Parts: sequence; structure tokens; C-alpha cells
Amino acid sequence: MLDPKFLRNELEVTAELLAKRGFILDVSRLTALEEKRKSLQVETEELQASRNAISKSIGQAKSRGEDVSEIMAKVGDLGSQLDAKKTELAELLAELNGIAMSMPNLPDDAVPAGADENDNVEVRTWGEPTKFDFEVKDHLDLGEGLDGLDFKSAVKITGSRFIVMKGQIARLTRAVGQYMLDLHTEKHGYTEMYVPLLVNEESLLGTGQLPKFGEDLFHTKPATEEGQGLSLIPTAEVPLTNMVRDTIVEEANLPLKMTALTSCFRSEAGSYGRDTRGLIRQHQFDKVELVQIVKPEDSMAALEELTGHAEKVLQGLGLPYRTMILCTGDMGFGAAKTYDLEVWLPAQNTYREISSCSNMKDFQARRMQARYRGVNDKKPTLLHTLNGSGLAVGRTVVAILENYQNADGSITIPEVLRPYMRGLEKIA
RNA sequence: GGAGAGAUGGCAGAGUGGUCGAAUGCACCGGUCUUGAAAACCGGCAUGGGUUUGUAGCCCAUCUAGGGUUCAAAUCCCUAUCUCUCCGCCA
Repeated sequence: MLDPKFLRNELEVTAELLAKRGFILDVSRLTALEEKRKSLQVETEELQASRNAISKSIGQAKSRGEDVSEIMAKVGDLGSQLDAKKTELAELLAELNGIAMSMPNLPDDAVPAGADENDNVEVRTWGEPTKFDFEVKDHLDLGEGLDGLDFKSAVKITGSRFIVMKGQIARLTRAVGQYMLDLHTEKHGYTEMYVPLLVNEESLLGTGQLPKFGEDLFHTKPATEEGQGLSLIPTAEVPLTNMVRDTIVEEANLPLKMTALTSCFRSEAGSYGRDTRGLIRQHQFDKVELVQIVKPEDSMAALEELTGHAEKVLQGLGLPYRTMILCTGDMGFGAAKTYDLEVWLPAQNTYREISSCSNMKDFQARRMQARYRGVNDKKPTLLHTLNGSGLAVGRTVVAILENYQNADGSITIPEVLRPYMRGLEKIA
């Protein structure tokens, strides 16, 4: 959510900034609603003030043993007037809140303007696209050839976009997750967390999945006016970031750096034609998430640091990648600035997204009322929240299969993963 | 799943219809005293919102959340959530 004061005072600036990311703000409607809110709220509060004053004087008179019938008569229809105003105001505030909750974050000044993913800008690359002296196979052929990926069984058990993994490929997936967690906890200073995979609506509102993107999630109940029950997390960002919802953090405890390996669940509504084959786009996948909760002045440096932590995973695994800064039109709803890491996939002969690292600034913190207070601060200040994948496990496995494949269809196991594979050097 | 009890400020804990945004203690911050510290004493100490040039003042809201009764609700009623105790079941 944007700062309501900034929104009111700088409506035109806000509209311009939002237009850069393709969000059209109805300025005149908002102005009209805001004017109405102002007068209505003042009227309502004045009525409340006079009611409070009269009630108080009744109480005082009674305690002195005086007759209160005269004062009681003054109350008149104040109550019904107040009720009417209150109802009207509540409806108006709900409408304004609905608009506020549906507005995306403002892009940071450093974000390049652009319409879609084609306008993203390469920041740096690491490694060279892997070269082969034989014809490369894609991860499906490799995985099925090794009897490690079983799409047919997944379809039978559940449906499309799920996977059954077997044997050393299943173990490789476990190894990848363990390696990432160990790296982030031992080298990068993150605290490992185990969190719920089902979350309530408040949490989803806090991180911004709701109210706009409910159809991207799996819910435990059909959506009704009473709610949609608990929802499966689309990313561990939701439970990790919501750790600080409705809390005032001690300055001394900042920054908070948390990581978790969780399954993630996405309905992938509206992407039926894309990546239908293989592990790239699944309804259920594992991911190691990095979350940092920092002071506002530290968040831009923290984004660089966090992105670097995700890059270290790819470097450790020896996977070539490039770092992209997303343009205004391609950023996620709550992000002010985002770097994507794209790993080299030989079979697709291109780079594919494997991590997305974002500075949300105070966008989520305002929704969550997540704040900190310095020792000398009278008032608490909204925190800044950041999150990034470090990394998506399934796509990492894809990248390993494809980049480490041999002519005979076997897979050489990256050095750093061998301890997690009981010393195994090759899956054959 | 059954029965019962509870939810108040950072924490503990008073408060059963009216000058209660809330006693008291602890913690915390400032001061006096002290060479320094401790102790003692004095003072301060919630959050959100509105209005406003204002971190001044004034006003509104908030005692888990949402409804209701009333001129007036922390206090009475209903619902939900959560916590605790006992029983049952269970990895």
C-alpha cells in the first residue's frame, strides 16, 4: 500500500509514476472520493464529540444526584444521525481502502522504463553458455532417460503440472535444497525457519497476494463472502515476511535475515499455453526463499546484498547466468525494484528466470503495520521488506541436468553437491 | 471431537455501566544525589486516524476481532478467533 498522505498530496505525481508500470489511476474519481471523505469524516467526528460531551455531563450530573431528564432531552436524534453518518463513512472508507489495496508500488527512480520483459536490462553476466560437442538433450529426456522424472504417474495421481521424482534425481533435488540452506545460514547470516505452508487471509493481504491475485492461489475453501479458508503459500515470502506483521521491532534486532526451504503452490491461472512441458512451470515446486527486514535507509544496499547471495548459489554450482534489472512494466505488484537471475539452459539455448529479488520498500510494511523503533525515536517507523529466491529448486535441478549432461545421457554432479549425495559423482 | 476457564498498555496485573486511554508494580528514558555505579527520590513513558504550515493544540477511534443493547460499554448480550485445563483420538 502506498502512503495515503503522499497519495493525497501528490496525486498527479503518483499517477504518472504508476502509469510507467501500466497502471491507470482514476485521478478525478479519487479526488472526488477524497473530498467527500474529508467532509464526512469531520462531520462524523464532530457528532461523536458532542455525543461524548453530553454523555459525560449526564454521568457527572448523576454522580451529584441531580435530575438528568433535561440533559437527556438534548440527546434527541443525535444517535440516529450519528449512525447514518458512520455507515456512510464506513462505506466510503471501504471503497477508498479497496482502491488503495489494489494499487501497485511505485517504481524506484533507478528502474528503467519499459512495457514488458523485452525492456528489461542486463546488468551483468557470470560464466559462459555451456558448450557441448554432442547434441544436447532437454531435462525431460535426460530425466526420463535416467528414470528420475515421472510425469505420467504425476498426471495419474494428481494432474498436469505436477511431478514425481525418483531415485537419484529425487535425491539431487533434496541435495540442492540442503546446499542452498547451508550456504545461506552458514555463509550469508540468515536464520533458517520452518513455517506453515497454509496461511490466513491477513497474511496474504499483508504481502500483497490479496485482494488482487487470489486466483493465482490454491484455497482450502471456494471463495465466498465469508472468505476462502486458508491458502497454500505461493512462496515462503508470505509466512516469512508476515513474521513482523503488527509488530514493532527493536532497532538492535535489525536487520532480520530469514531463509526457508518450502514447497510453493501456484494455480498458474492464465498461463496454460506456457512451459507446459517439463519442470519449468509446476503447480507445486520447492524454493529456498531469502527475506530481509531492514531500516529504510538500508534497503537499497540490502537488495544488492540479497541478490548477491542468490548469485552465490549459481556460482557455487557453476551454472552460467545473467542478472537483469526488471523494467517498470515487468515488475511484480509490490516491488519498487527487482533483479531477476536467469540461468543458462542449453536445450532452450537461452537464459531462463531462476530467481527474482525485490525491494518492496515500505509497501508491504504499511499493509502489515510492521515497524521498528530506534532508542531515541518517539514514533515507530515503517520497515522495509525484501525477498528473493535463493533459488527455485526445481529450476535449479533443470539447469544442473542440462548443463552437466554427458554424451551418454548421464549427469555429472556439481562438486559442491557431492557431500549431499554421499560422494556420488555421476548419475547414470 | 466433548466439558470448562480465560484474552486489558513492552511485561505482570487492577478495573462488572458514567470525569477510564485505563490504577499499581516491573521494565525503559530523563533528572537529583554520588568520584563512578547501585539504592532512594522526582518526572516522563501506547497506537492509529482527522484537522492543521506544524513532531504545537484540539478532536475521533482503539482494553483479541466483528456485531448488538444504552444518552453512555474494558465492564452487559451474541458470534468468531486464539490461549489454558481436563477427557477422547492421534504422527
